[in-house]
Amino acid sequence: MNYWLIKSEGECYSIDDLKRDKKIAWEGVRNYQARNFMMNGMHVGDLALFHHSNGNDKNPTGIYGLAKVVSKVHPDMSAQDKKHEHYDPKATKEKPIWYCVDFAFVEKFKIPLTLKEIKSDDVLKHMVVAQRGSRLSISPVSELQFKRIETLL
DNA sequence: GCCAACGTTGGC
DNA sequence: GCCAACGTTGGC
Repeated sequence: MNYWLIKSEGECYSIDDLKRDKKIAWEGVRNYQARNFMMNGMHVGDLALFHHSNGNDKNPTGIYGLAKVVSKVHPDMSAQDKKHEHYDPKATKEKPIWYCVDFAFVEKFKIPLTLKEIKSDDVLKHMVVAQRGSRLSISPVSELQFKRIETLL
């Protein structure tokens, strides 16, 4: 069982959108490090903290809820779709290059755990998302960090 | 809206 | 294979 953190701009795709959709293919990741976590590290049943980036005063940047991996890794078809925002001309049916997993909604936190709170916590300040300049959209979370968050909710 | 930090591209 | 230039991310 592994734990993860997945980032999305709240205004682009939020935890509320996932709650509505119940399940979503996490398409559009075009970073090899993030892709490799999905290809090699994720297993069905893993839990992922759902983080909103690019927040504002009303909706601060932070962790808003929980999602769960519900599929094995599969080709990201949006890379082969010319009309898609994240189309990659190098991706083909034979060599899809980009892959993704499906996430299902688990829960929305009553109150989000803001990045400010994460950075001020002795355990959580070591999370990848709390590091200066961190742009990784998918990152591993340690069991210690995950349990710590559970106690703060 | 600013801008630092980052990943990627492409010329050499 | 280096590295400057570029486009993007994301906190503030």
